[in-house]
Amino acid sequence: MPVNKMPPRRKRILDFIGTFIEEHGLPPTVRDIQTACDISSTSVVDYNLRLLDRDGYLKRRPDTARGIELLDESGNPRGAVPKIQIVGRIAAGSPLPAFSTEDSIAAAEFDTIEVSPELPRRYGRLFGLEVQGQSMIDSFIDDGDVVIIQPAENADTGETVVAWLKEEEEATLKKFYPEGGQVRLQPANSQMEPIYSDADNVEVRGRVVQVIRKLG
Amino acid sequence: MPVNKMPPRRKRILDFIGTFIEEHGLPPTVRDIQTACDISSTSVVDYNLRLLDRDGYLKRRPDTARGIELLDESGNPRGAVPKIQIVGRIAAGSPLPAFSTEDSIAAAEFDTIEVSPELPRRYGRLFGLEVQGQSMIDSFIDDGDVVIIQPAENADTGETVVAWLKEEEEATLKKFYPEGGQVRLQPANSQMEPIYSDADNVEVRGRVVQVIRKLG
DNA sequence: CTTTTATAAGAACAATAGTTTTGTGAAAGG
DNA sequence: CCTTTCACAAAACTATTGTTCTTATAAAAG
Repeated sequence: MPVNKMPPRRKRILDFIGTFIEEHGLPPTVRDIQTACDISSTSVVDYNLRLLDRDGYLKRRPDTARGIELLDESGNPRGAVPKIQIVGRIAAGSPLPAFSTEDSIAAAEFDTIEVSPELPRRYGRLFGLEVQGQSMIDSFIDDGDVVIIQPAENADTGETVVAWLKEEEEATLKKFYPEGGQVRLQPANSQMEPIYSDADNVEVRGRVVQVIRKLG
Repeated sequence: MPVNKMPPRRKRILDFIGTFIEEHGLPPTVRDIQTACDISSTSVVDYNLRLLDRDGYLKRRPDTARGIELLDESGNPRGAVPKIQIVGRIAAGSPLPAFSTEDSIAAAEFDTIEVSPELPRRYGRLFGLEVQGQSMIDSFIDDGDVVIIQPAENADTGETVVAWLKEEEEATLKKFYPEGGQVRLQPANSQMEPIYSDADNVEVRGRVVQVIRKLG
């Protein structure tokens, strides 16, 4: 249960550990922290580290030199290369995998794509979809492109979303504009016409955060 | 001077260090290496580490617990988040910055983009270009997209490249097909027509490795 | 034939670095 | 007012871990 307000000294320690790891490529010792944060005793460092550990900000390996590992918001080791699961393919007319059964997603085997560490840091949990066919041409998305998506049930006006059209049984990537009882789905390509649909007919599945096209 | 042929044991040590860091988030001790690589004595590990250090595969921090840092081919610390410089914008009709003066590129200030660590690992030195305007529509590339490029003066058939058309004074992203004295530049969009140009008129500036579109 | 390289074993040493113990003052709760 | 908890402090203690030394063997290089 990470508390919202952290004592300044604890915050300083936490920040220092992050900086140190980035600068030196390995975690600091208790004494490194001590001198850097102007702390009089190693026991104080230990005390604060124990609390940071308890609150899920880091993990300590007992009796291990430099055995400090920073964790991210979801409790996963930080600095590890984020691999995002490509949970399926998206194409007009083919339904998306059910997001509801997230356990089954964790269990199954999926292709993964490496992304910049910045992404999970900013958006939290993400997943990927591979675009199949030319159905997303109107949004400048080609066959084989991977779309990185943050799960969401609703979106702000103008955001690019994965929308599921119930009646048409069609998934699509479009900009989202609610207009009263209707929804306008606007392609990225300005030369293409938007789709208008009943609000009840449109289900937002997630926000599109990034599109990646691998070449070479 | 990294030698091409490395004794199997040394290779094993080097591999183990990499694996260990990835799994544990901190470098191994001499004794970790010893047991993992079936080595009889810590002195043998030390001996090999000294040679690996000498040959530029890693850096050792003397008298420091787990003071091992792996280096990449160019001698830079590995595991750091790769930030790729966006050295300019690309648009039909606007010339690219001169690649020849690479020193000036290093000196100047540029926007950067974080990419997956996998990329520099696979392709080496890279740079980015931001696409301006709708000039690359025919290759499914939108205004604002960032194109990650590996510098190159020539390309294999079918690769997507940054091509500079001398006469037209135009940069473009197309698939590269040399056809005798001519070059066919094929857009990704199959509905668009290719460009044919004299081989002398086409300069390859680099291979396109990835296209990134940021949204949200 | 000598030197260099790579390996091996074992031990001991010394520096580094995690942990514990004891104690103090301030704030909070009853 | 008493007790508990929190945050800090000093010092001592122990475990980890890098380093060094010695003695060998064998293959390759010169």
